[in-house]
Amino acid sequence: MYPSYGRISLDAEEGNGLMKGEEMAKEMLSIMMRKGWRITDQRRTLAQIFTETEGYLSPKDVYESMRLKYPGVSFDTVYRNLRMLSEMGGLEQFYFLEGGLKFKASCQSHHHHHLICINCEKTLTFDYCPMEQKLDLPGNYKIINHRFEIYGICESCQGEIKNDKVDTDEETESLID
Amino acid sequence: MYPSYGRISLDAEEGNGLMKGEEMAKEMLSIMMRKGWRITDQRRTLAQIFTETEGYLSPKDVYESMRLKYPGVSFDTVYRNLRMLSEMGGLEQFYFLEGGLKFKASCQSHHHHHLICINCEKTLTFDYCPMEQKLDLPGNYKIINHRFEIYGICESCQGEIKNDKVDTDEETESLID
DNA sequence: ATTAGTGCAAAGCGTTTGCATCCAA
DNA sequence: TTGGATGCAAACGCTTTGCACTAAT
Repeated sequence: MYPSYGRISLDAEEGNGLMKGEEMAKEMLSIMMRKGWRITDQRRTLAQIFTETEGYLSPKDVYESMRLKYPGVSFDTVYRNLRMLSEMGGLEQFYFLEGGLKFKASCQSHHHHHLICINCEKTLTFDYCPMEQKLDLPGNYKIINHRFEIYGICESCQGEIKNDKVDTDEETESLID
Repeated sequence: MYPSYGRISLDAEEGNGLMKGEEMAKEMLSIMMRKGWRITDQRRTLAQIFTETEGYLSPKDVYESMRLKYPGVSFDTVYRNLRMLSEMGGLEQFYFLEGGLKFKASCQSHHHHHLICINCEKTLTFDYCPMEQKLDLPGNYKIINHRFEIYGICESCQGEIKNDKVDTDEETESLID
C-alpha cells in the first residue's frame, strides 16, 4: 500500500548541513537577544540541550536534562521557554499521538522535510518538497502552509526491533498523529 | 516562501467520491459488527454525527452533538468510542496545535491526502501522493508511513477573514502541529 | 443469561497561571 | 535600578480509570 522511493536531491545526514553544535546554540541565543529576551542560565542550558540532541525531546525530557546541569529549574520555566522559542522559530514542534508534544532544534536557513524513525525518533532532513510540483488542488484554497513527513525505522533500529516491537503497522498508526 | 501549485489528478470535492452520507454510516456500523462490537444507540448516533459533518470534530464537539440526540451520554463514553473507532480505522485523527485532537470520518477505500482550511477546517481530499515520486531519501530507513497535508484558506473563508483574522503566518504556524 | 457497554465520579497527566522573589541588563 | 525571568503552588483542561448498573446479543 505504501509507494516507492528512490533518488532525488537531498543534503546532509544530520544537523542539516548548514549549522551544527555550537553554532546552533549560538543561533538560538542570538534569536533571544534579537527579540530582547534575557539570556539566563536556564535558557543557555536549554539551548545547549537541544544542540546536543539528535531526536525529539518532550518537555519532560528537557526538564530532566535541565535538572542535571541546573538542579533548581522548575517545570513551568521549561514550558515557558519551550513555548517562546517555538513561537519565534528556534524550535520545531511535533505532536506524536503516543508521546505527545515534542521539540527539536529547527533549521532556520532552508526549507526541508523530515524522515523520522518511529522507534528512536532519530530524524533526518531532506530537501525534496512536494509543493514544488505543479499540484492541481481541488477548491480554491489560498495555500498558506504544508506538512510532509515520512516515518520509518532507521538502520540501527531495524536490528533491535525485530525482537520486541514487532507489530509495525499498529505502532505507526498510533505514533503518527 | 511557499511554493507553486497547479494541475494534477484529483477527485471529488467532498465525501471523497466513493462513499457518502448514509453509506458512510453503514460502513462504520459494519466495522463495529465485524469487530464484534455491539451496536448501541450511542454508537449509532456517533456514526451518524460524523456522516453529517464535513470538517473535524473535537471530542467536545461530538459530545455536544451526541447530547442533542441522546441526552444521557457521558463524556467518557464519547472518548471510548472515538478511540475505538479510530484505532480500527473508522475515523481519522488530526492534532491541531490550537484546538487539540480532532476526528473525521475516514475514507477506507483509497489512499489520499488532505487540503485543510485553517479557518473553518473544511477539508478536501486529493489523490496526489508525494511518495509516488522516486524519492532519494537519506539514511537507510525502512519506510512505514507518511503524512502530507496542505493548509490554506478555503474560498468562503477568504472573504470573511480579511476583517478579523489577519496575521495568517502566525495563525498557520500555530495551527499546524 | 452473559458480558460488553454505559454513566458516574474520581484520578491522572500535561500544561498554564498568579504572584512574590530574583537577577540580567 | 527595574522589568523580565524564575520558582512555587495551585488551577485548569483534556483524557483515562474503577466500579456498579444497564442493555445488546
